[in-house]
Amino acid sequence: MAIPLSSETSHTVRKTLEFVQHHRLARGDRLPSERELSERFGVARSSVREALAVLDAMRITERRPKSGIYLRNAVEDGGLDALVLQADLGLTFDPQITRDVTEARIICEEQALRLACQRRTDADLSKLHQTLQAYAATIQAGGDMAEADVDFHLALVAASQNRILVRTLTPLMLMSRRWRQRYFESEAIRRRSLDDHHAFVAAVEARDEAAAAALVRCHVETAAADVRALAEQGGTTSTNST
Amino acid sequence: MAIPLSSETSHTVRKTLEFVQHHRLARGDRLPSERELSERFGVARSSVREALAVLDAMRITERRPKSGIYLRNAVEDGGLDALVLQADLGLTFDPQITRDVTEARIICEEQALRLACQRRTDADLSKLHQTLQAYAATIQAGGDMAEADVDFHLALVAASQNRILVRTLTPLMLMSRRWRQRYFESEAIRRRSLDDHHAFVAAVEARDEAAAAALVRCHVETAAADVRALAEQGGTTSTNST
DNA sequence: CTACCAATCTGGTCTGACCAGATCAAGCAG
DNA sequence: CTGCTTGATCTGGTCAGACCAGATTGGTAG
Repeated sequence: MAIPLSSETSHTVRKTLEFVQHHRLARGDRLPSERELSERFGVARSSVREALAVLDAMRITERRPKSGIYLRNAVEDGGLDALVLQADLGLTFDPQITRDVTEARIICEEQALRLACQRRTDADLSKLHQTLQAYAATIQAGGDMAEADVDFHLALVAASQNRILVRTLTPLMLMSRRWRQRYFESEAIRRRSLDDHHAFVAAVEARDEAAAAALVRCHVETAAADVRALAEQGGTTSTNST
Repeated sequence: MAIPLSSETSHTVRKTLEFVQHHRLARGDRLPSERELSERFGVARSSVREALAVLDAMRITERRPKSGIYLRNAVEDGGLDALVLQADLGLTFDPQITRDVTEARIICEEQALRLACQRRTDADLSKLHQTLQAYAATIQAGGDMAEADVDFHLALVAASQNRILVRTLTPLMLMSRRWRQRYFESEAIRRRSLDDHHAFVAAVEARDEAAAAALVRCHVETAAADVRALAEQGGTTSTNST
């Protein structure tokens, strides 16, 4: 599960976003001209333009002919992928958005799990057990828990046999990924999380909709609360450029 | 409510997609080289490259260095916006996807309406009445019903005060927009639809969650069934390139 | 102080060039 | 005839430089 960013052009895209981040630009602010950016990044103007075309399509920037390049606001100006990208780069940390994401996640994931209980196949089940093992292995190996977590939850949703739900939830998962990096540093949380995941699989296996739905609400809400607690305790490290 | 496509570069993006459509290219097929596309479209190669950067970011195409440009499959390869774009251009008409979209819409919209009943403000309410009037006016004027319908439903969801839900539902609405063009040709359906919308607003105004939830299921499912009936009766006009 | 004009800056577009792999066909050696 | 090598050709990736048409800006002439 990686942030979808074209590998070409991606370098300049990242550089541009880092520029925005570093200079703490906000909605409506103007970026340097294409020529200056190309000079600054050490690439040709055409390369900058390709990156800007992507950022434009994502509604992160807006190019006004004869005027300049301006920052949009990913939340209001559309482009879910843009939001994900910004979240992943730590560009946005609006508490309201995190609440909204959690709420939307619970809504979609609960219903997805209900469908999964109805429709899951044996193949889904073995895939789930496999992902669960990978999750446990990641804990053992000290790997990227947030990534493994996203993989597991998406595998769970995939059992609903609804590809649109998977795709709807993917950005929501990815968006919260970064917020949960620190969350998984706690040994206790990692263990509890593993137990929860086992319970998820058991519920889907037993086709127990009520249990699955209750689990989702509890699991996601608890996690969100913990993240909030961490954020308050540790202070908000990220700034909000929106 | 328009398909989000950068106005620059958009011409070439559309041309490229039309090429794919016209030549009935499928997943994995190779497009002509950048040089040939630029010749074919009558634009410079740099312009083609900007368009391809966007299509790449949307996961519609894949550029393999030293090899060529290949078509991806928007459903499997990610990029919800890509799906919307393809749906809007009539590039995909997978019955399974339409079912998935309808299902996801009901899930998200029902819960969004429940939240809207809880949280709607007076401002939301007047916005809703206003959108409703615009909807009625569109019927009178014989305007684009599908567009007005998207606007109304998004206004409804916006009353949930959850911006992520709005953004999650936007592509789902847009995706079905094209499928509903013919749907709204029927006078009876237009009238029934208007009645439904009035009922939606009334439920949200009265904060009647149960009524709102029931309405969503009925409204969306009936509409989906009607669209399916139309598709079967009139035959599938679109082809599926996935 | 005002009005006007020219230099300058912007994004939008095009041309043409070079690079480095990949591909493939021709030709040579066996 | 077979098999390997080799070179022409094609690919996307990148760059430099040019022109255009508006918008902005600054200074100058009235």
